[in-house]
Amino acid sequence: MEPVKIATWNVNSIRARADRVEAWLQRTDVDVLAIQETKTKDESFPWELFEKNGYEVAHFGLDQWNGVAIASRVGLEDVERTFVKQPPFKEVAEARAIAATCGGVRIWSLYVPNGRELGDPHMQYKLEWLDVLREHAASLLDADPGAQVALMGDWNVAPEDHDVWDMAFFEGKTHVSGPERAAFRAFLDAGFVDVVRPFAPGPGVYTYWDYTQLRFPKKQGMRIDFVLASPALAGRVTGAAIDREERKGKGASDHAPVIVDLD
DNA sequence: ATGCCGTACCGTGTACGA
Repeated sequence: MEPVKIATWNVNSIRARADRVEAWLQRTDVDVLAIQETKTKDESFPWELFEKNGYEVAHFGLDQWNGVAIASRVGLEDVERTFVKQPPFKEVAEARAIAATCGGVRIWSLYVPNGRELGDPHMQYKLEWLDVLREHAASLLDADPGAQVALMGDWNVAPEDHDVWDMAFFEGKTHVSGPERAAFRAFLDAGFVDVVRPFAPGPGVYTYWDYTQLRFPKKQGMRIDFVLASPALAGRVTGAAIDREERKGKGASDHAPVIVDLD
């Protein structure tokens, strides 16, 4: 197979970020981009932005919250909105997961629930959401151990202590709790591989920096955006990078894009 | 310089983010 470059990026509004997303696509030349937090419904999604740059795009957005998409110039087939048995929040299956087969790879663009506070109902929702997603992901490998699957997006979990700038700051907060980390680790136990960390090891390597408190220039961030690859896909990875340059300047998303190169 | 919060919404405030 020919080399393919795939990426994931929480853009924090596709409309507010349209110019930066277009410039980034042209600069990086990625083949597939999984997008999170488009913050729009289909009617206001900037379809032409992708089409004029040679990408097909599938979007799943219900309102101004959440919203996920996949843009591809290596095919976009069998689009799936929500995963099997995806748990609802307040009786709504939110726009947090979309899948498509691009160049033979089953791409999932994922925006894991935030959790809000330990003890908040949103936290239980987050854990259940991750648990059911893992069941679905594991079932794909059961059905075909050679399946090429990429679970990519904003996981809203910092799996290791050095994935946050100061563990003391996060004491009692979400993203670093035992249950969240266990829910993330279950994907690794199921055979999925964090294919970025070996190419971008910590400490001090992050994908997200809060807009407030000068977190970015102070290098106070979190690693919460991941590409988890099935074994067959992990075997094709030749490189990976977190594009922290994209976090600089006016009009940046609070998340940096994460790029993976496939052989 | 990487620079002092941002996004969407019938909205001059509120919800949400992590």
